[in-house]
Amino acid sequence: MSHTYEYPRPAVTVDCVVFGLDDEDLKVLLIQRGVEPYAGRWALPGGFVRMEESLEDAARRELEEEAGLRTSHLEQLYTFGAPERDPRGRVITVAYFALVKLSAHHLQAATDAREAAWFSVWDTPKLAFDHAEVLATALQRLKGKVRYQPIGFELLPPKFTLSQLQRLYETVLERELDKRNFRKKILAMDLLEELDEVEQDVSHRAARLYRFDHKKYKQLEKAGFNFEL
Amino acid sequence: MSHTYEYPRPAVTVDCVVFGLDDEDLKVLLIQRGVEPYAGRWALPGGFVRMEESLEDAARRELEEEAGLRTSHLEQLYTFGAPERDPRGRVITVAYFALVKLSAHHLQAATDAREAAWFSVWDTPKLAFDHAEVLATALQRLKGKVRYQPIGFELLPPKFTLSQLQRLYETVLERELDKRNFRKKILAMDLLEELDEVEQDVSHRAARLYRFDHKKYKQLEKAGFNFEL
DNA sequence: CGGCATCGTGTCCAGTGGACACGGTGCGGG
DNA sequence: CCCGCACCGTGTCCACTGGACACGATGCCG
Repeated sequence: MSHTYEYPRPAVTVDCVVFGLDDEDLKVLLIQRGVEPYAGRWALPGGFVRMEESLEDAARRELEEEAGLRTSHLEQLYTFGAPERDPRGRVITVAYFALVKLSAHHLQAATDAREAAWFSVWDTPKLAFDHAEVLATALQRLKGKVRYQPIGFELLPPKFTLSQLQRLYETVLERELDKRNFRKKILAMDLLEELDEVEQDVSHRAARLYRFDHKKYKQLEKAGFNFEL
Repeated sequence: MSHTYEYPRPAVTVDCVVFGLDDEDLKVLLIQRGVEPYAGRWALPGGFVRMEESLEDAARRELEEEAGLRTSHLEQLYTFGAPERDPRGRVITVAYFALVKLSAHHLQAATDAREAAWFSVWDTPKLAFDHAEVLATALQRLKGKVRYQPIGFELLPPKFTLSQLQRLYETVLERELDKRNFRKKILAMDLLEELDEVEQDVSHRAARLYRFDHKKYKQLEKAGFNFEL
């Protein structure tokens, strides 16, 4: 079945930059392409937008199909539409930006047999299309956003230690933070619930676990509170 | 001539939210639609993306065609793609956000005879499509961005008084600022060139004129300086 | 020459951000 | 059993910044 239009139309895709946090490293999810163009190259997961689904739905569907994962945090990043960005013709891609708790996701085999894997964001293979640019844009956004919105928690397990949280910020922001100042500030916000539990299976003194209180944050947000690292 | 594709494709448009600053009021540029759907309704200037032009080029072209204006500041805002946002079928629009010096632009008659006019952003007529949502998104972006990037100057004439600048911020941010603190802060950044001129044709003591020093800002920016109101 | 509208300027205080070090605890190895 | 190691958890001080706050100067107009 074919479709005919009076004027030529670009194809529209969505691509997703999915970040996850491994012990001490920020990862991005990539898919190995099976077909031309760029067969064999790694690329961001994505695909064509269907006529009846919203852009965000398309992004979620592609993530589910290509990597079997669901994410709580998904937001639109930027739309890339340079005329020559895809050798097959005019393809405009709406890029999305997602955060997942890496610990909770064992990557499923992609349904279409393409391989999916996590790579350190600081050391990715050469990417297909303009995906390196998309990734760079996403990293920049993450770096900017993490400081004034509490989205970092989406990368951690539900229960975490303050050291884990601090390492997260240090990794994303690419600079070291002072432990005492960091704790003072984050605890002063009163957004963390102190649990009566400590981490397990560590060969040294175990740290206390905390949980991010989403409800309290929503309340404070309404009251004009601004999260700021 | 017609164009045929194996799978259906959405149409892709760009729409522009153009802000200008009138004495004491923030304005947005609207175009009155001449044809269905929404004939007679006001809408954001925009149109279909051509196959050989980038998204940003399309936005600039539409602004030139529909309102005869050029802008220095143009940035991508957000992409709207809800399946039912256009009654003609699936249309995805990439929204752009522009700032112009209102004083320098007398609106040209639009080439296609549609009427163009400036409206107060706080009091627009009912808009076509989901353009009210697009406008709201743009306003939010402007409000957020004006505080940490020196884009407000794009709305003012090249030479301006500190009171004009302060009124700009008060208008955009919708709150009053203290004159002394405002001056202290903005002058401390050392981004304004103090001119040996004062405003003309005022019936009271004339204020000194200043000019924004783009070059100095670029330099400071490279050195890690952050503009912040 | 007086009135009016706006210009232009400085101080003080409270709160915040950032620098900075050490004793405590729990595990593991010898 | 004891020691060492690695990490946990905590408080002070100071410099700077943001925000509150008022009045004399200037220039036009009537």
